[in-house]
Amino acid sequence: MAGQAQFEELARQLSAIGAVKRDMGRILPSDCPAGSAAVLTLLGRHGDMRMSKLAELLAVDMSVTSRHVAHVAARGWIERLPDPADKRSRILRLTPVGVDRLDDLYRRTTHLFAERLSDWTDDEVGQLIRLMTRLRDSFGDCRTSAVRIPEPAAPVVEETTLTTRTPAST
Amino acid sequence: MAGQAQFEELARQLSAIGAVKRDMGRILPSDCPAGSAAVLTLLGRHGDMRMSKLAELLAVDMSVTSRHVAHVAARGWIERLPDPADKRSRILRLTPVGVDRLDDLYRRTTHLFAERLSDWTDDEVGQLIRLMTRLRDSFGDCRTSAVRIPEPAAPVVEETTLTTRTPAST
DNA sequence: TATTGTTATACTCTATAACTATA
DNA sequence: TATAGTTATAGAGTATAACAATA
Repeated sequence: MAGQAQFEELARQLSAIGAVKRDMGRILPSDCPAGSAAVLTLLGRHGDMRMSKLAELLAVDMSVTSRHVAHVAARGWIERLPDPADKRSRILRLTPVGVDRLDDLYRRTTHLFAERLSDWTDDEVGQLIRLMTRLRDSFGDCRTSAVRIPEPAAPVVEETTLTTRTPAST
Repeated sequence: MAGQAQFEELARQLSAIGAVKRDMGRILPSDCPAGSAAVLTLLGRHGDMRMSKLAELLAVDMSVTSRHVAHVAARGWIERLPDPADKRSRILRLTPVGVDRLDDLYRRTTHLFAERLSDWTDDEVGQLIRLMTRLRDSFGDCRTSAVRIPEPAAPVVEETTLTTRTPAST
């Protein structure tokens, strides 16, 4: 267990990391804000999925997810297919145009990082990724009610876990 | 130099770290949003300073800093003293009430982290802090026009570097 | 003229709550 | 009754640009 001074410092770093995020946002195309980019990225990485699953990966409320998805769908970057197993649900899928868009995003971020992190070693970047992932896990425990979600490798079936959405108004 | 796959993963982690920040924001008092907390924290750590210096530490535009500062000043947590050396400038200083407020914030964040990071070692937290600091440095290079700012230990005089503000409208 | 700081405006992201259509 | 998703609304954070006072 770490000490208080460290916690305060970590809090400071988390607060300040926003500057890096904003820097990343500046290289995005004007019609593709960070939220849209995140949707494309996650669909590209995990494959087709439902809204609820995407909301979970984005770690935002489903209502927020719905807005982002509407944005990218309106531009033809994804399609929303009906789910044969559940008529309430919709399956999200990248379109070919969306894949192109995603490739463009990859080029942009790679270029930015290659420039900014030119003096970082492969190992250092790996360490940072590992620790940030762990941090998210440690915090994620609370909203997923202590349920581990073991990162499926494929566009998988279902995950009837507690989802990230506005609590049903009792 | 790291590879493209790593850069994409890092971009993903940066995008997702927002969930942790929001989690931190939820434990704050309702009259002290994250922006206000950051102002108090930086004044507590670095001592009295001018707006421009604070804007630089916050890594946001001076206009944004002005808003945050107005918020905390309105609540009596800081005072804005005239700068004898420059009548345009104002020296920011925590009030005793502000110090109390800051102590409360420290208690809250420490409690949160102690709970969430109970299984982290001191060394792991230190590693994460170190790498996040380095990441900010690597990105910070661009807006401070490649000038290293060597973190003064005391409420220091001046830093006539390129500041963080809206570019003067030519 | 240039700089410090303030303010007005606009945009993005987010959560809450109410609503629909299914289950 | 409960769940998947949508939409309306409100709040926080940010940047841009125009402005006032001073250097």
